[in-house]
Amino acid sequence: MTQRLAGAPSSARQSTVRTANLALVLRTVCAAAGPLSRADVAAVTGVTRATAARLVDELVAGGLLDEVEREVLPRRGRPATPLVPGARFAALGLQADAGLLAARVVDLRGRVVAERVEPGDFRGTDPAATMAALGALAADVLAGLPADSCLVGAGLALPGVVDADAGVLLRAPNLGWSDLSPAGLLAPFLPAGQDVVPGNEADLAARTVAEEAPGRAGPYRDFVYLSGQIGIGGAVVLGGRVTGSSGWAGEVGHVCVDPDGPACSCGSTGCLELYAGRHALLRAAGLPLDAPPGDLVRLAAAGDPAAVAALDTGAWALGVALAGVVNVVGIPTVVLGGHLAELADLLGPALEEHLARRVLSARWRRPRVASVPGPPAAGASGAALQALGDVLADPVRWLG
Amino acid sequence: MTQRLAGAPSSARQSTVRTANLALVLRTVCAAAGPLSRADVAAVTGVTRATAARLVDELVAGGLLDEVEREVLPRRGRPATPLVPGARFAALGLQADAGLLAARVVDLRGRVVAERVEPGDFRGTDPAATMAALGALAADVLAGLPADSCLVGAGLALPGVVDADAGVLLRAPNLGWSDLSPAGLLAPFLPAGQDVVPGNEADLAARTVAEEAPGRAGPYRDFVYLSGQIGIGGAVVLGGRVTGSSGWAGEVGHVCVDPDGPACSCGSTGCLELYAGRHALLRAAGLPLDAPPGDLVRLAAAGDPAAVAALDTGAWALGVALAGVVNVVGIPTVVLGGHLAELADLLGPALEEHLARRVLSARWRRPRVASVPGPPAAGASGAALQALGDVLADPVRWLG
DNA sequence: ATCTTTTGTTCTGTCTCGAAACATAATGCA
DNA sequence: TGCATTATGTTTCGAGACAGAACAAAAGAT
Repeated sequence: MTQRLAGAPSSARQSTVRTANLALVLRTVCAAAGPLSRADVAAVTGVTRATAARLVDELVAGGLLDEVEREVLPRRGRPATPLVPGARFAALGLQADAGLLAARVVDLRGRVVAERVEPGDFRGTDPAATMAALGALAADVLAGLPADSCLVGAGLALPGVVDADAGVLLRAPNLGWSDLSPAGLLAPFLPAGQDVVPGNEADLAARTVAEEAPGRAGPYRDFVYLSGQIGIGGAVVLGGRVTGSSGWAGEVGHVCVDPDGPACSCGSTGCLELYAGRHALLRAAGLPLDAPPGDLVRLAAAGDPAAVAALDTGAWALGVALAGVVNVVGIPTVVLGGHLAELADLLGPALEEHLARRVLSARWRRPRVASVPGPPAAGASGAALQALGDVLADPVRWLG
Repeated sequence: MTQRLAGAPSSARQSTVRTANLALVLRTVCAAAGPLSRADVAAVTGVTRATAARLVDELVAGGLLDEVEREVLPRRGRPATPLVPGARFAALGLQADAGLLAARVVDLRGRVVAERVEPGDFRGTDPAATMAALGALAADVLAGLPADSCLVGAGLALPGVVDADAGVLLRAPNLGWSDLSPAGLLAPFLPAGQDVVPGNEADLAARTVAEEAPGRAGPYRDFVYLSGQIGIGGAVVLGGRVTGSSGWAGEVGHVCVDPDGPACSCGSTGCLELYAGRHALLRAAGLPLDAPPGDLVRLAAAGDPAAVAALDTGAWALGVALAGVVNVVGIPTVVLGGHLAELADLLGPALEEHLARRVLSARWRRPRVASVPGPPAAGASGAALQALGDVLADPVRWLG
């Protein structure tokens, strides 16, 4: 007979109303720039003050909201009780990259509670050993947390193709890792039963641009993000949400820029990374491969011909690849992150011109290139934001 | 002070529960392959039979569901009352393309109630005159509808960049039209006050693949769609929903395949359309530009060297462009529509090999190429489906 | 000292669903 | 024919959640 489908949307009941409104109130407080009162919450969400107060009380009791001391703000009327997201709830974000390991704890207010970032060269390292090193960092930042903290989740940003549902890193070219399940390797260093959700580094870094704190919108909501690490990862963000087939997407670095170009280690030819990847740019500019991006900026600013040519080629390649992306997804805003952000002043104008020429809709919506410096290891922050997003999506789970 | 935001999600109340459950019941019946009883609805949605009956009664009273005669199905127990989507509700889908005009009325059951498709060559025609001709077709199909029909909306599929929110066609290269507001030109032929929502032809055609009837899932739910008309349009479908910046996306035909390639009328160089567009294929095969696609198939099957070479080049170009798309959005299924569907048997295998070589995640999820023949003027069906989707999303609007 | 203003709380009424009992209409079998 | 069985559909009652309005509280303004 007809059966209840697993993925089918379930029916609404009275408790659904409460669940939805609790989430709405929590998101509202998180989205606000400053503290809100119960009356503010009522005004913003549209519920009555009575209902807002009930919902807020429940969230305060569960620690998801905190009542803070009121500023001395001389105004008529009964003074309001300021509400902010609960500081007890925090998430662990990890990142393993070719150039660094990072562990960072972010709380529901978006503050970095603790972090450790260790530079290094992890290309071709033994995954188990490197995960153990990362686990040690994680244990270290977790040890420093207050006793009443509640760790809501943990995520791991990885520079490669990830099957997020299965929790497997399929392939990270620049680390040289394949078919790896990081959760098991990290488990000994984490609280018992704590799962670690892997995700693509670019997807997670893009999240930090779309969301400057849990539930609070960032400067851009619709954009194509480019994450310049050693490779080039990408993400498409629509309405503040990273779209794509979770973890399988975003390999902008391997979009073909010139089918007659040189062979890439991925098996294809003329990939974007071969023109605009960190190593490609440094090599073309005649710099050592471990030079910091600032060196390239200085050389180009000084008019060094090789450096200028390297950036010209990079902008051209980015233009060809991104024009394709913009033509397909229709989002005219490109945000550069990672080392590309540091080159944005030099790359941006030329890149915008290439895009204007190659994007069909450019006459009506001229493509723009922006840059967001971002913290080192933005992927770690994004992984924490992702876990905290689960709390915002369903706060009831955390009230019991 | 803090204000109620326009786009903010509003709070839930009791009526929200009813609204959501009415929509759920309607979608459930629409999604089912055959008629459902009230008890079936209860079982599938998870509400009790009492609630299901209440909701169904309301939808039946409003005409959104129809109770039909029961088949003679010998079973124990009280016989069920079969429910199907209401036949009264229908939407108008229009399409204007370089090669045809089409008007089609589709009802909530997904049946084509009436249609007229007129082939012709509309390249470079006067938009007002062509819209008038299309309006006449629309008036014709609408005139034949039953008196109790309720027209829930109208859409227009156009082969170009559309600003759906503003209702404007910005640019349709193959029609030679720019900056056109079709709603005003069509208004004289339609019921007073009937709006016409324009949309990108490929987006709407893709919808017919994702949704074989209003609310009923089609054979694929996550795929990259290619619509081969004279140009090549595309759409990315994720979870059954067309993603992208409504109407601005999907210009796969102008993804760059070879930056050193010939100049395209769009201002870029080496666009996919110059290798795999209908005219490009026919020209390369030595056929006249108005030859039906079948001619190319026959020539190639007969081993004609020019035809074989044309298809090889086309498959190669599609491979380069689609590999980029798949690398970025991570969806390994490509569905060919339009004239490309007719060439699928010849293009598919080579295209799959190109994709396997150029897609980074191919080792784990090998890209597949499928084809869906689809009706002529699939965009018209998609436009109607889009309007009917509004009914499914908020049936309460149609109950009053 | 009292009025005004804003915030937060309490109380009642309404809406919708769940649960369970009940009614209905068919088949199966004696 | 008549009764048990079975599945569908309906009625009734109770519970949960919010809206609306009145009320209480805590400040500044006059």
